[in-house]
Amino acid sequence: MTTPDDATRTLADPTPDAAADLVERGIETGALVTLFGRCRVDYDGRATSTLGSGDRHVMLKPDGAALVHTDEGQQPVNWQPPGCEHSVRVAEGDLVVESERSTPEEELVVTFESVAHAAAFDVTDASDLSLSGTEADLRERILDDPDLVEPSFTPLATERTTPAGAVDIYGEDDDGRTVVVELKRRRVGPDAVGQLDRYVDALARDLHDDAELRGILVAPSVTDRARELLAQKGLEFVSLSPPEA
Amino acid sequence: MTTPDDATRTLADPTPDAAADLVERGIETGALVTLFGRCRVDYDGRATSTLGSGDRHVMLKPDGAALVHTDEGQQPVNWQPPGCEHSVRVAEGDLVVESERSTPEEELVVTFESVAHAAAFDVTDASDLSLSGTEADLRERILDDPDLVEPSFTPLATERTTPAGAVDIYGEDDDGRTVVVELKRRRVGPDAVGQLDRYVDALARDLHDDAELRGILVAPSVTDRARELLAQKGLEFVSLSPPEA
DNA sequence: AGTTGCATCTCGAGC
DNA sequence: GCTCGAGGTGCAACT
Repeated sequence: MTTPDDATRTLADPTPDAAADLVERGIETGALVTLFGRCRVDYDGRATSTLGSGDRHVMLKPDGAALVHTDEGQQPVNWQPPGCEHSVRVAEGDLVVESERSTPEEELVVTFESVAHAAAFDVTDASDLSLSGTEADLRERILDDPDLVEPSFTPLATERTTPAGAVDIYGEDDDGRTVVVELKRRRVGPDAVGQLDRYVDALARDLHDDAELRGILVAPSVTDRARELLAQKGLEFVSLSPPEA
Repeated sequence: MTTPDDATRTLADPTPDAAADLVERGIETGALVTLFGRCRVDYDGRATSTLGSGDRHVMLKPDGAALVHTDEGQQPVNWQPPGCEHSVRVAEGDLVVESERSTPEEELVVTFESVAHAAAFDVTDASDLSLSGTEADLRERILDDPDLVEPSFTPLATERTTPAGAVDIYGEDDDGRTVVVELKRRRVGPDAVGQLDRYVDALARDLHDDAELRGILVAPSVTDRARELLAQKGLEFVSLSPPEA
């Protein structure tokens, strides 16, 4: 049985040894561990980074993820992805937290000069996020009412594979011409045009049917440059957004 | 003057009112505020999401960022970017934390059934991250020793603008032919080929000099599909990684 | 404020 | 495990 005191363990201004004990136990018991204090951070792996002394918030997740947050930005200043092994030790009087993995080999080391706060939380979370307004929702909107692309458009397949990748919607128009539709949930730039162009090009080679092939980019809007590229490549644009709800 | 007690304020199993006071004061004083407890999360803005009851860690940063973390994943399950206005209130006995912004209009609401922990940390962090192994480092490596691309390659400009965007390195080869170099710090797929192709294409139109134009993708490696696309487009590949240090 | 492309992108799906 | 593309991508640089 878990009482509130068991579920959450916290320490204010702990000694390095006391903090290490809490973190160690937290890692072992699958808790979500947080630390706040003055620290340095070193990372080596896909890239290499160093960060001098400053106050940061460190989170160690039971799935192996590690996050180091400063007072600014949505993104952690340093991190380690899920699947890592966390460990903690005291070295030369400093609390040292490490998180490492292989494939690729990479390691994160946080060295605390001082720890202002340490906590371990037992987490129970069975809920899944329900998200709407995605590209998948836009696809459903079109499959429900293909005329939104153009009158008499007929979807034949989704995620149809081509030598260049999977086409969002593959179908044909009123005149029986093959249509490749690329969907984007938001305003698009040149990259999306390049993507559609790759698919159309690949399918043209596959079908030996270049003249009868159309490519349509469906998105809320396009940038100027994207519009120019569409024109250059002979591709089309239809303005459509994901459903509100 | 700031004592350790001033710098860090924490509450265990606080009442909603006590937690609200701490959060309110933390927001006002520019502290980094964290909460842990059972909550629901609702977001509406660029998309829409709901998340049922579960134990999560919430961080409110003084720059206006908000993060909601579950026990899994490197990414927050919900968030709000920097620049938002945080607010807190007690409604029907629940602690409710809100974070909102305009342009685009979006709002995050976290409703706590129970709060296990609340904390406010005063943050001092003057250090900047030093990162190496980036695309910029790869570019420097080539500018230092252009022969790494090919013997007698001569860089003429970086970030040269074309109608399709900026070229990483623009130069010429031994025979005076124009060379467009696209850099990637890691293994690349079809998207990078499309990008290089766009630049070469745009520059060809600009220079009216199609035959003498070469495109070289410089990266550690390429996927099979990317290699096929390179061949189709008449583009080249040179294997090179960012420097180790 | 809008555009463009990088990122230790992360994440999920498919293979 | 790798590949590929979406993402409420975030983020900086530039216009």
